Amino acid sequence: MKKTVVVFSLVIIAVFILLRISKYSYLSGITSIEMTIAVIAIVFFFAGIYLHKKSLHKKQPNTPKTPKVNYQKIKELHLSKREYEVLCEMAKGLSNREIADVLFVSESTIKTHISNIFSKLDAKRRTQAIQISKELQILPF
Amino acid sequence: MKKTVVVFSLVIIAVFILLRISKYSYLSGITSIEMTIAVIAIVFFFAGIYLHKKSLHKKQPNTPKTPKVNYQKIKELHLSKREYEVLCEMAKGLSNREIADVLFVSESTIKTHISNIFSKLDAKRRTQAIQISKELQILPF
DNA sequence: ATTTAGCTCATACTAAAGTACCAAAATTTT
DNA sequence: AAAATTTTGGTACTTTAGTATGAGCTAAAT
Repeated sequence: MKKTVVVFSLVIIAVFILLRISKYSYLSGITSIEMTIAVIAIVFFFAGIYLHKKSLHKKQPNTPKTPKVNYQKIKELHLSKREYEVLCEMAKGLSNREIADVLFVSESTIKTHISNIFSKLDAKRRTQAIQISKELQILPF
Repeated sequence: MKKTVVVFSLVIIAVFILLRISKYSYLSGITSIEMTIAVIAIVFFFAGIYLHKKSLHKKQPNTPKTPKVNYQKIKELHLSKREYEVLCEMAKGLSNREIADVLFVSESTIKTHISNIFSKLDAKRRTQAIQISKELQILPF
């Protein structure tokens, strides 16, 4: 924020200086107007680049990692809403008992869901299912 | 590359048009020179922003994902070389039997390694160990 | 030379995961 | 309303994972 103010101040000062140069050169001759305009154009061109660069340096740390979930893939795999929930909890490292507790269902239900997930993801183990999900960009982390 | 050429062409055309306007306004009055300069400044300012934005959109896909391994953390956790190998294979989704095969040791050895890994990572399950390793940025993927 | 740390492997056991098959509600779609 | 899908849950079983303990071997550090 402070740097932006400084840059804007410098730009404004540059404008005044260039306006003075333009008036001065206007008195000395007509042909120097094009030169003045060119100088102003170049200065503001790089000012635009500089300011945009600065604004990006501030936005990048705000969004360090934004993993996007490929919802299309989830549909293609015919993963139901509940199955996807179970998959996410599984990927967090929870056991069947823990998943059952956070989703308020029995452990048997979780086992059924996970078996279905495995067949749909073509996985044999939960660790493999997690790896496959990662590659398919299905998980939100 | 093609878009950059187009943009530069448009900018050059804009320069000629503005130079003509400046000459025209120069004939009509002295005060309009400041206006002309202001317009040129604004145009080139945004041109700079636009071009910089475009150049960034080309640089971003060059560096899609570069997961860096935090070797310092591995040392801090006192994970041995072999234990780290086992951890990586585990994170790939392999079973104990499969890890034993790729590392040419017995399944008992893998079980021992994994038990040690769990105590060092403070994990109770392999899925949890994978999640913790991910957060600690220990895994190379 | 002795200790230390790391790698190996085994046995015996418990716990958890996973499979197979079934079936009843609940929900959504047609 | 009927059909299809999803969600739920159970039993019985097999397999894999994980724990505990002990022990031999090697290489590096003290």
